[in-house]
Amino acid sequence: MAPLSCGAREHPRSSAVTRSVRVRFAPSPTGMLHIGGARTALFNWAYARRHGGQFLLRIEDTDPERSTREYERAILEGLRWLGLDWDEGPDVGGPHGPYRQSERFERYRVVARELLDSGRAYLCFCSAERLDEVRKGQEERKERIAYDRRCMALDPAQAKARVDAGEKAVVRFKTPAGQTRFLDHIRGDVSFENAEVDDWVMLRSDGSPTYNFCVVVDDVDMRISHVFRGEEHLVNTPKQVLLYRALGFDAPEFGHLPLMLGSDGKKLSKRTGDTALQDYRDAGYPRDAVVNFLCLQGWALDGATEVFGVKELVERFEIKDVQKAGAIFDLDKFRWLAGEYVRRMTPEALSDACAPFVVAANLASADELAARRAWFVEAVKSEQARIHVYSELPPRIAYLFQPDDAVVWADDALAAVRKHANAAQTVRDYREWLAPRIERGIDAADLRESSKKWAQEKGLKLPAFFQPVRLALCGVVQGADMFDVMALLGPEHVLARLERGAARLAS
RNA sequence: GGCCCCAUCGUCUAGCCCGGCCUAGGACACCAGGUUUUCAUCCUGGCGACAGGGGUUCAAAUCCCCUUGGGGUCACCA
Repeated sequence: MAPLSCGAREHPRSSAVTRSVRVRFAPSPTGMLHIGGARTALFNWAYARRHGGQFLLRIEDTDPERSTREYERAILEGLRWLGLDWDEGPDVGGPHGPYRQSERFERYRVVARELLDSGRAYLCFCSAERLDEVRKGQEERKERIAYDRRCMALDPAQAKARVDAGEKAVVRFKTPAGQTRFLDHIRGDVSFENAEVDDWVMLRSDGSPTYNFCVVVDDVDMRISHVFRGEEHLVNTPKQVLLYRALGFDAPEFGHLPLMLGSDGKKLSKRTGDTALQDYRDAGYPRDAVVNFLCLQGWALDGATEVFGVKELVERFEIKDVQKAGAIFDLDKFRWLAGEYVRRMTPEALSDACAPFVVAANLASADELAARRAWFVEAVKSEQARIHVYSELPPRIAYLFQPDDAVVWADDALAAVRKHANAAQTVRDYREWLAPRIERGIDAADLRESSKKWAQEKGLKLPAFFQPVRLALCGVVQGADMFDVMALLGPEHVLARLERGAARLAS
């Protein structure tokens, strides 16, 4: 049988899609959904939606030690949060299930038996100790590190008898001679010498299957047409292609996505930043900003448009347009993009999104915020231009929730105010002037004009007026429009804070 | 170290596959200026890259080769 794509020279095109598109995302539930995994899922999903195909979810939980249902739930929840939906999966079922590898072990055993019977695989009785020795020797001699095939020479019938008698053995794939090449939709023609491919383990001595084996069996059973995954899997591909061939199937088409890298240029790890999607969700990155940013890691809509959504992604996504080189995760740009989304939201929507963060910061209860919704929306509006992620809001509006006699003054703010002569007197005078004017409520626009005029008539430079007053009201000297702040605070609190502030400045 | 992949501003990228329109475009960051009571937003401008070397060609960021650099991977993990 000829290698699937041998001789094909040109870069694969979208027109190469001849069979129905079925792609999958196959996470291992051994941790939270990784941000890179989220992008892999997003691109697979986009490809399916773009080509009218199916997107399926498969749980790779062959390692019982590390896999948990908790993580599985969290991963599904993360994908849903991103707005991805799947046509087949462990929760929704489908015609090619089960979609959890732990529920497919019998299937793997059957396939392994077939491979053993057809001579494409063999039993290996080598102990872990011997394997270590072999490896060590190869390392010392600077040889290629691989199984030395000692058990390949065993008579299959005798080997089977030993296993039947209870002896432990693994099943190894018998890598044929030759060369394996495949067409990668992102990288083009990729080839490996089979001599470089190890006789890898398909079934462990306890009968459980390994990753490369399950993936192929499942992808065949689930009629997967395209496999788009991270570049770290590129070296697994020849093993898998060879297995497809041994099984008598055509391999699917591949596409290896560039890695998402940390600031150190290495594969994103916990060392270099938050790697779990959940971390960004917890920090209050808008959902659509996360999706948008993930798109930008390795792909571009048109080279000019930075802010766009899934609609544009699905309309324009081409796997061949994905960048080959790894992308360093740029938190600055991510934050900027999040800010773009925050700014485009309606104040009402932003308030709803921020409310849980305000509650979590213990500024107010959810009920309190709901009861004063109009007010809260105004408070959020006052900071909308200043925040990038939801969690940045609470500290910025904390002053609104503090008691009038316990407004926290920032050190640098106090220092700035101290530079103005008679700051305490200014606050006192302003309070006196202000009191009768806000008895019936605060009109921010009106007050803005009249207060500036008052300051000018008093011969005060504007900062000498604004900074002390703002310090008394908010505890800082920069931030939202001061008259909007006063409207938010209300006459009583404004007057109380000005009085306290003047006294505190005088002492 | 073996094998595989990759290489455009500090970063994300457009252009590359199908050489000329590229005195290489956009965005983030940074710097400067404007707007603002301040901060932020917003607006204007600036800085800044085809890793190096050979080919091929009338012409190369674009095609080929080498070097260098970076990454991935070398499990009875996935």
